[in-house]
Amino acid sequence: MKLPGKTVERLSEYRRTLMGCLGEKKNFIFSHDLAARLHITAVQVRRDLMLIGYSSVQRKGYDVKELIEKIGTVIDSDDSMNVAIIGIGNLGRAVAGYFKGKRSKLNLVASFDTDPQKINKVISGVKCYPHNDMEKIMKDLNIRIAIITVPPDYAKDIAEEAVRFGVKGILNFTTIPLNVPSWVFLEEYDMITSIEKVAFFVKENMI
Amino acid sequence: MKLPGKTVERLSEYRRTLMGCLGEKKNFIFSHDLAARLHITAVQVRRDLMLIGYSSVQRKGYDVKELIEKIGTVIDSDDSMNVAIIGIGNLGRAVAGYFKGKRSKLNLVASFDTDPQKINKVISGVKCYPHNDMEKIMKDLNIRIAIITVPPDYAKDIAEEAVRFGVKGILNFTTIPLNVPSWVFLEEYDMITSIEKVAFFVKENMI
DNA sequence: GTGGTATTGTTAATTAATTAACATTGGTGT
DNA sequence: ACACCAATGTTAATTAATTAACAATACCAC
Ligand SMILES: NC(=O)c1ccc[n+]([C@@H]2O[C@H](COP(=O)([O-])OP(=O)(O)OC[C@H]3O[C@@H](n4cnc5c(N)ncnc54)[C@H](O)[C@@H]3O)[C@@H](O)[C@H]2O)c1
Ligand SMILES: NC(=O)c1ccc[n+]([C@@H]2O[C@H](COP(=O)([O-])OP(=O)(O)OC[C@H]3O[C@@H](n4cnc5c(N)ncnc54)[C@H](O)[C@@H]3O)[C@@H](O)[C@H]2O)c1
Repeated sequence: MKLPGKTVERLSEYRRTLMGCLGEKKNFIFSHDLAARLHITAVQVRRDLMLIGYSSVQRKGYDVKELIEKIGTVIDSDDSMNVAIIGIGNLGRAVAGYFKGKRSKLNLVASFDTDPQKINKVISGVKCYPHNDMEKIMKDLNIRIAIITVPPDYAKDIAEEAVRFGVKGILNFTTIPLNVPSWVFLEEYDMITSIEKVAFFVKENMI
Repeated sequence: MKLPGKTVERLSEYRRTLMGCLGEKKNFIFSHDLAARLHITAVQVRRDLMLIGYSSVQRKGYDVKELIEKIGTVIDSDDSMNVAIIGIGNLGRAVAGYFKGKRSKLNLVASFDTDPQKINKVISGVKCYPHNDMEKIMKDLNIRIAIITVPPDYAKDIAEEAVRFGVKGILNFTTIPLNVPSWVFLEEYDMITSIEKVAFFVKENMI
């Protein structure tokens, strides 16, 4: 199914919000309620759901459980997809921590590092392999997604290796942008940008 | 100066890229070169720079040092702005680590936590204060920006406190969206969204 | 010097994303 | 039963963001 990236992002957010609803025993939710929780408009929610072809039980709002499943059929892969974190430092551990105990189609199956203190240990719930074994492990475990959290200087090489070893998607948290072949999906996020953006608008608001 | 958020983000990225150029003794750069490093188009670069009123020395490209300064006058505050991290766990430490040793208008001056193991220690280069002292410290140190990295359940309360204690901008890394008064600038980032987005496009590319 | 060229700044056009508008629907209260 | 209402799905309009187009400019080679 062809969807704008922005819509995919929101679908992911909808699902997480909906899971929260289940927790609070809320089994139906209106578009404007879901929208308010995410600081967006109800129209946007309805439009996104239209795109994935979901229809509600009229007048009762969306069936939370059903919608969670529907979103799953759209954004999740059919069978599970294996993920690795490269560089299990502070950021890497934070990301790993998120996966711990979660059941989803995304499985964090390995991390890689060069630090002898870390390799061959289980860190934040995932085994850390030596960087030297990346080729073997990535191929053996059929890793499709790499999350890169090594120091910036190593990022370029790591990304090239990951691609060479079969990775099809990269999430780069490093401060330097990467180049990958067109068949590899690359998403980059640099927190510094966010911090500076906040600072800018705080400054502007104060003037 | 009124600028679109997207442009502000890119300006921050331009500056970081330009600093990298200085490192490699590159004192002039063409729009298309800068663009290529960030996976965007040259037109976009030129357009952004037009918005901030920067002009190059024709035919030689942009003067790197000069442009860095120009961007600074636009996006930085005149005097420095104080920042705190709330919740100095894995993610909090990762963010703190970034500030360490950096000289900029943004000063990380405090972190807060509830964990007795952490409070009153210096962690990742910043002193950790007990959560109970937040009011006093935030007011004393004139903290304007809070980066929230506490466990999700606490995020709402923490944000309310931060606002009450004078914070004007919040960067929320928690999985749950926050609500803040209109005069507080809120930026939210949820890595799970990015991960799921990558997974989606990897799946689509494989079909 | 002059012609050719690469690069810029800027306006106009295009494309993407969001929002508004509204007919439709099924439940609710009387 | 029937009128009303609240909420949806969808098309159309609006707004935001990006890209294309191109005249202007300064350098370089000759
Ligand atoms: N780790 C990820 O990849 C990831 C992804 C998305 C969101 N997040 C979110 O980021 C946040 C932090 O993640 P983490 O991995 O660093 O968790 P963590 O448990 O390592 O750190 C949380 C820290 O907050 C402190 N804390 C708890 N209550 C507090 C309070 N009331 N005031 C001040 N400090 C308090 C804890 O003592 C701890 O040090 C969580 O909300 C998590 O959901 C993390
Ligand atoms: N901390 C932040 O807020 C922040 C912000 C923006 C970007 N980043 C980027 O995130 C990355 C990680 O940050 P961090 O704070 O977790 O750093 P960190 O130093 O804590 O972790 C880096 C880890 O990578 C490992 N490593 C080094 N070389 C490696 C290699 N060749 N192969 C595998 N592993 C290797 C190190 O042993 C270490 O465990 C850095 O690139 C940093 O610039 C961080």
